[in-house]
This record gives sequence, structure tokens and C-alpha cells, in this order.
Amino acid sequence: MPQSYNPNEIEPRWQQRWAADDLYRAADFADDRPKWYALVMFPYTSGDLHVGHWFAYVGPDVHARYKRMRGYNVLFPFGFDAFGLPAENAAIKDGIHPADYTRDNVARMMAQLQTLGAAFDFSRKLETCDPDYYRWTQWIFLQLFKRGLAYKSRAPVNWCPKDQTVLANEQVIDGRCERCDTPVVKKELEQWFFKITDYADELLKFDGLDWPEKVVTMQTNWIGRSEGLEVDFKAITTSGDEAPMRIFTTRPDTLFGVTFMVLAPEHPLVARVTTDDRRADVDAYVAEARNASDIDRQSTEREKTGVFTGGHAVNPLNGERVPIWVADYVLMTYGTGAIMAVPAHDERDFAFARKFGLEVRPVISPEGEPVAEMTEPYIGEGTLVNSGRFDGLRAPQPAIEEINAHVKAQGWGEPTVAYRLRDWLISRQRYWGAPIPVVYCDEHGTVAVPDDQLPVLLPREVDFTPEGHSPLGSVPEFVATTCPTCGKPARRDTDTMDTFVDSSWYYLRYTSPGLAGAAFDPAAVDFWMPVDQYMGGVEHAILHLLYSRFFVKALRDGGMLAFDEPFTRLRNQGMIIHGGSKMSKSKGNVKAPDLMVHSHGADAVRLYMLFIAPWSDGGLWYDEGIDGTRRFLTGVHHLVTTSYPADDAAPLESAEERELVRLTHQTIRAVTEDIEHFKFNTYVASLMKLRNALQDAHRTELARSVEYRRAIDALLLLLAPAAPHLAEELWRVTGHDYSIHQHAWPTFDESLAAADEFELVVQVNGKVRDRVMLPVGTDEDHVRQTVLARPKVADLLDGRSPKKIIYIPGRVLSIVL
RNA sequence: GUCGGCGUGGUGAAACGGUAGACACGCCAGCUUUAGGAGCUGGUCCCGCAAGGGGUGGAGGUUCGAAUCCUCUCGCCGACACCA
Repeated sequence: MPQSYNPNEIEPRWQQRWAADDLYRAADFADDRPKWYALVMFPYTSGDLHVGHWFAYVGPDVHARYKRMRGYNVLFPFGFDAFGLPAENAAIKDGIHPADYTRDNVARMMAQLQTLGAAFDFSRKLETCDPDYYRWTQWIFLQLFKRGLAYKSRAPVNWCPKDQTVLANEQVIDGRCERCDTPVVKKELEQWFFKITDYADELLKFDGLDWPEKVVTMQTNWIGRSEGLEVDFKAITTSGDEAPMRIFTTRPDTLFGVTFMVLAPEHPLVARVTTDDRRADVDAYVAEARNASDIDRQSTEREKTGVFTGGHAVNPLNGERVPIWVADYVLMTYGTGAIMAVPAHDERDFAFARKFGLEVRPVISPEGEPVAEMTEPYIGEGTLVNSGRFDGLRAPQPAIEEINAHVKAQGWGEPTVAYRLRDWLISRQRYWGAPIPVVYCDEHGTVAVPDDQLPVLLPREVDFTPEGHSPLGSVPEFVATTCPTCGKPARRDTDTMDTFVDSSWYYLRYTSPGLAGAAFDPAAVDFWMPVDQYMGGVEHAILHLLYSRFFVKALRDGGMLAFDEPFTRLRNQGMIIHGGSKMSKSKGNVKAPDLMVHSHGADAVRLYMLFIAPWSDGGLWYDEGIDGTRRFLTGVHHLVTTSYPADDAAPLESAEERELVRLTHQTIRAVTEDIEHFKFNTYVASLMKLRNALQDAHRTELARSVEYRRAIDALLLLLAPAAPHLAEELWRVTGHDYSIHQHAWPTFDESLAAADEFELVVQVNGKVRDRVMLPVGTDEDHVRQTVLARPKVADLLDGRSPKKIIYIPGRVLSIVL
């Protein structure tokens, strides 16, 4: 009696063997196979992997295994994003040190991962909190610093009152902290920034990248490039001087329609133009705006607010004096923080003008219509009116071009480009991160820590309760140092870096993990990079992916890399929903994959994750479904252990056998295409179909044929990426050489996959009326004759002759009466 | 508000413009009593005894033929959201 299927015995046995043999170790260099760098986004060390993680990894694992069987030298590494707030918050809550917390979590996650049986090359495992790693994060910071791409600046920044730290723009979602959902407020602080805006234009180029359109669109919108014109209006200050008041507009064609100006509350000119009688109101308004959260300020539902400063500015184009207002719908962080208001042709300005009774002056007239009383702003095309020498020009073009040229010639301003993208704020007032490697010297100012003094180690004994300033500041031994330039006493920077800095270059480190003398080995990077296929959640469409692209470009310009983009192909998996929401620890709806592995085996869990939904869509998790893949595997095990034909099995030459050969080759073809296109659900369905056919045959004569034997071999090879343990076990049971995972992918023969008969669908007036089995290759005349001779068809024709007959070979004959 | 994506059985889902519902889950009936979380056979979109008819959120359109393409509309999801 054959052994029954026992995954709990099979799986650990093979996992140990693979690990002992280093089966999944990528071969560096000396290898004539083409390289394939497959990468999954590394996880944060939250403590447990849930089915969402597994769903994200199993598809890529199948694809990587498939690539290896196709003859590629595959690099498929794994590591951990190990710095960050949650570890610190857990430390505060439970009194455990973040380093210990993180180490324990990594251990637990690794144990869970082992049970998955993935083909990760764990010899390259890295953790970003390891000094051997963050030493090089610091080194990269210094490379940017030395090239002027890292700078310190005082600016209004996003501050999370709960986490007590600043946040990057990208980490503010709907005005709330990405991590804890607390409404973010603005604070004026001196912080470190990376000059990502220097690369705004290049980051808009996605040439040669095979990325989801959605991600490209999101990044493009995030960067938000707008071409426009900067113009100096002349603000008349209370002291009687004239001060240039620079505005940015994308609609220079409406410059003659300006009826007032608006300054952002934080704009430095506010104080200089506000008259004494208006000062109390303006001060109160500015103070209120400063204290309001972004949520309150940015609500578009809210009615416009603002106050008149009492001051005026002069429009250089027509010499008119217009009032200057302050309103929070103008943002200090975009353009110049000041706008010209053209209520006739801008919705926001129109709403504001209506509310405060300001003039609305149309300067663009829609075709052939005189401008009547405006009830809403006119945004469309037209002809300039009330615009002096520009009257009669078509707007927007060529009016914009003409006015731009005029403004430039007069020296009032120049065409320019504005971006929504802002520089990346990377300093954090928290403990668990890579210290910023600079020193402040009274004499020499901000000094880079020399390379040979890296890493700047994170001290272990620190009171990291968040109090709004950096915990490292309260560790005198850390702060006190000497100036690398003069050797006199100096102070270390006490902030740490945003964890997105850590994750912006980890894919480079994987190419030469553990390298002591450099961040990465240029030869290894040259060999492996760029990543051929990057896989992960679409939630990183902006943050991580944009930052990583920036890093590669910045390092390239520093002469350290010879390519432009880190990730050639990007694929996003969908989300697994359970109990109505995305699975997360905080929502308490987490399914632990290791428990399911215990009860059903890793292969059944893997197969189910592939089968449950298209990988790119994600889907709902429901427990019952796993029984189906479990049954399938049990069936395959039973089938192979009870009916694998002997070596000397002979061909049968029967119709059933030809049918089996055909299905085998069709399955190889379908599976190959499905895996290439990340359609893992139909991949599994094809395997089930082949198994069902073998099952039907398994008590018949056919089960003793050589073709049955070949069909099983093919089934096992096709199954290997999805259910690596069972495939390996049955490969051994059937007497093949170890390891199935090093065996070549099966090939299909198009002529054997082709059917020799096909079912022709007969449509009459668009409706399916008949079906006829015909030999493949039947010529059209013969098809027509056969169909028209069918009694059913003849009945419908009823003596009439068809108006038209359309034949789609191999599929349909459509008769129109 | 703007821009994307998606609407198919009781459920997860298949379907180069060409047989809608592959492959599963669940359910129903029968058989069997256990290949380790039972198995096997059959059934399972709707109406109809049948012949047949209807059916992919809704309404139109293009086409010999539409789940698929176009227009409008409703619903859900996602991103951005006063960006001048």
C-alpha cells in the first residue's frame, strides 16, 4: 500500500535538504546563464507575517523558480526593513529595547518564512538596523551632502503631534500621519532635506520601464509639473517703499484680469504691507492659520476665508493698483506663496471675490459672445478683451506666448516651471534609525563625519520617550565629540534618518551583502543591476519607488552607478481582504499562515494563495477554499504513487492516448504563458485540469502507457514552482534525479498541442443554432456545404438563400438572412 | 471636485470581438465507509415538462457576432485634492 500524502513529513525534510545544498544560492559572475534579478519589497519587522505577505511572496516565488528552470541565473534575495517607529513605540509600551524587539521579530518572521518553502537566497539576508548596513546608509548620506544634495534648512514642516516627529510630505495622507492617523500640523523647524527636486524632470521620464500605467500616472501627478510665468508685481509697503512681489501663474493670458492679490499667511511680505488699521485682524488671521491642522486648512468643502491687509500692489502690465489680501487657500509651499487673483477665470478666485465683494473683470471672451454678467468663472478658450495691446489675441495660445515674451522683454519676470514635488525631508526626532553623520563645530560649522569614522553608532542606553526633541540629544556621550577638521570639542547631529532612506538602496546591497569596505561592489552591481523584476504593493507607488529612483540617479551622477533606473519591470500584487478590511495587526483580522501550514501543509497554502484570485487584483480571504487545493495535492500524490507506469511502458496508439498527449502539451503551453504574465490562478486551474484527466484515465489501459508516464512527468515539472515540496518528493518517488528544481522547464510541441477536430459554432442571424465537429483544416467551401446541409440549418433557412456568410476558421460560421 | 480602475452564478473566479460561467469553494441527491482533515458518481445561471427563450449593474450604439469596443448613467474601490 502506498504511503499517503503527509506534508508535515515531506516538507521539512526537503527544506532541510535544500538548505544544506544551498539550492537557491545565486551564482555570481562565472556563469554563462543570463542573469535574472527578481526582488520582492522587503517587509517591515512587524513581528508576524500574515497571509497578505505570503500572497505577495508566493507569486514572485513561482515566477523566480520558473525563471530558474528556464535556465536563468536567478538572484532572489530577502531582507528586513528594520528601523522605524513601531519598534520604538512597542519599546515604550512594553519596556523592551527596540533592538531586542526587532531581533526577536526577525527571528519569528524567518521561522515563518522557512515553512513557506520559498526559493529565497537567505545567504544574502540583510537588516537595515545592522551597523554593517547603516554604516553605508550614512555613507550615502554623506555622498549626497558632499554634492550639495543634502542640505539643512528652516522651513514650515509637517509635524505629527502624536509621534512627536516631522514627516516627509509623502508621509502625510489626507492631512494625517501615515503611521498613526493623527492630524498633522505645520511647524517651523530646521531640518535635513534631500534635493529630490533637482531630479524632478528626469523622474518624469519612464522610458524603457515596464511599469503599471497606474504607478507612472501617480508619480507623474505627484511630481506635478506646471509650466507658467513668474511676474514681479510691485507691493507698496507701509514704509512707502516698493518691494517686488513675485507671483507664479499658469495663465499669463489673464494678467489683465487681475483685480486683487493674495499672499499665503506665512509669506514674509504680509508684515510689510499690512496697514496699522488692519494689523489686528491680519495678525489674528495669520495666527489662526498657523495653528490650524492641514486637514482644516485644506478642506475644499470649506468656505474661503481671508483678510484684507490694507496694502496694494501694482500690476506691471497695466499699472493698476490692486488690493493685497491674505488667505490660506494660497500655500507658501507651492509656487512663490503669492498669487495674482483673476476671479473671472479661476474658480477659487471667483469664490473668494464673490464672498468679499471684489471686482470680477473678464478678459477672455468666448467665441462670438459678448461678456455678460458672470455667474461663474469662464475657464475655456476665447479671445482677449480688456487687455490693452493684446486685445483680439486667441487665448490661451498664442496669448500666453505673446504675453510671456513681453513680460520677459520688459524685465518683469520670466517663464518658469513649478513642481508640486518638494524636497524630501529626511530627519526624524526619534531614536530607532540611522544617526545623521554630521558634526557641528563652532569654528567649522557643519562637518561631515569622515568615512573612516563610520558608522556613527546608535547608542543602546537611551531614554527614547518622545518629547518633541531627539532622544539622542539627552545622551551626553553621544553628543560630545570632536571636530573632524580642527579636533576641538563639537556636537553631533542628534536626529536620525527617515527609514525610507534605508530602503532606497537595499537592492544594491543585496548584490554584495556583507561587503566590508564599501556600500556595494561595483562589479557585482554591474553584473546584477538593474532589478529585472520588482514586485510589491502599490502602496509604495510614490514613496519608496520615487525615492529609490532618485537615489540611483544621484549615485549615478556621483559616478558610482552606470545605469539610470533601479527597477526595469514592476508588478503590483493586489490586497488580501479579510473580514471586510485589509489585513493588519492593528485591525485584529490577521490570518497566521504558519497555522495553516501546520494543518494543510505549505504546498496547499501556497497553491491556494495562487488560486484564490488574480495576483494583481487580490481578493477576499475565506478559509474553506484551501480544502480544494489540499484535495488536489492529495489526488496528485495518490495518482503518482499508485499509477506511475514502469520504465518500459509502451505507446498505446489509441485515440485516448493522443488526447492525453494533446492535453499535456496544451497544459505546458498554457502554464508557461500564465506564469510569464503573473496569471497564477489560471496556472493552477490548468494543473487541476490535467490532473483530472489523468485521474479519469488512471484505472484504464491508458495508465500503463508511456504517454501517461510523460504526462505525469510534465505535471510534476509544471507543479514544481507552485508546490515545490510535493513535486520534489514525487520526482524522487518516480525515480528521477534530484532536484526537480534544477531540471529544465518542459517544452511543448505546437503540432502535438493542436487538436485534429474542432467544434464549429453555427450562428444564424447572430444566434447560436448548431454545432458541428469538423476535422482541422477543412477548407471553407467544404465547411459551408456541410453546414448548409445540416437539417437544423436547412429548417431555419426555409428555402431562402443567405444574404451573407462569414467564416472564422476553426470557430464560427455566421449566416445572415 | 479631478483622474484612474472595477461591476459576470450562492462564493472565489474563467473567457485573442467568436460556444458566457473553465478551474475550484459551497450546496443538493445517490453510492461508499476512511488515500491523513473523508472518497466516488451525478446535479447545480434563470424561466420552461419539453422544444425553446432569457441572461455578464442599467439604457442606448457600432458589428454577421459584444462581458469585451463607443456614448450616457448608477454603484463600488483607489490616487490626488484650494498646486495658482
